Amino acid sequence: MDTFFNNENPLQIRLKTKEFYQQSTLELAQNLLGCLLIKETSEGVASGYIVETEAYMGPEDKAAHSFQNRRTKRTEVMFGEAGIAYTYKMHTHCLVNVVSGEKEKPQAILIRAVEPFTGIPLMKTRRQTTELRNLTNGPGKLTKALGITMDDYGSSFLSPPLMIAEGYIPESISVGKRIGIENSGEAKDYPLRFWVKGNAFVSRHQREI
DNA sequence: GACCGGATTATCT
DNA sequence: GATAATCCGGTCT
Repeated sequence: MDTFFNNENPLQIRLKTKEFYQQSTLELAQNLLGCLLIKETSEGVASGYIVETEAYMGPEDKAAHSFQNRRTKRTEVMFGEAGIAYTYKMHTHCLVNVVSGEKEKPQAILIRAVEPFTGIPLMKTRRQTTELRNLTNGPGKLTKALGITMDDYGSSFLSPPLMIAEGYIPESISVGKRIGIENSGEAKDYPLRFWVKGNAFVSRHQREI
């Protein structure tokens, strides 16, 4: 058991170990649901339960940055070991993925939404809103709320400042198409989006498949 | 629904 | 060096 301090409140957590990240990308995308995503900064600690993920399957997945093994400075960490953070910028926003798959298999899981847990006042300040539901219900929103930036590129989730810990086991998981990849041919219909059924912090409502 | 900001990259010239 | 495209969010209609 590790202890991290969020101002006055000690946060007791059990970090996920290296072995957790070595399961298949499809399993990991579902097993990340309910886990706690934590970020420590000089401003304090903020954390939330992961409630929505998307799997990006690498060379064969036209929607993935690593499609056809495209290997650049940006995609490089995806070719490394599982359990590392792949952050990238899209327009004005930073998005965070969990690298998965074996070495040289550039797969990753996008964290699309979390449910706020600790550090909620800090998240409200960062997001400039007091509406709880609007703090972390999208991939760009949660990085801003938790303070995840391009500085976290290549950082391991096994140790501070960016961590994933045990949370809860979701009662039921829903499956659907991924979001925002309309120009990715047949890949746009792959059932690679997973969310905690009925959770209010999921980014968009969508039919299950 | 549409528009646009604006970082980053790939693909041109 | 220019341009188009992008795993998005805020704002408008």
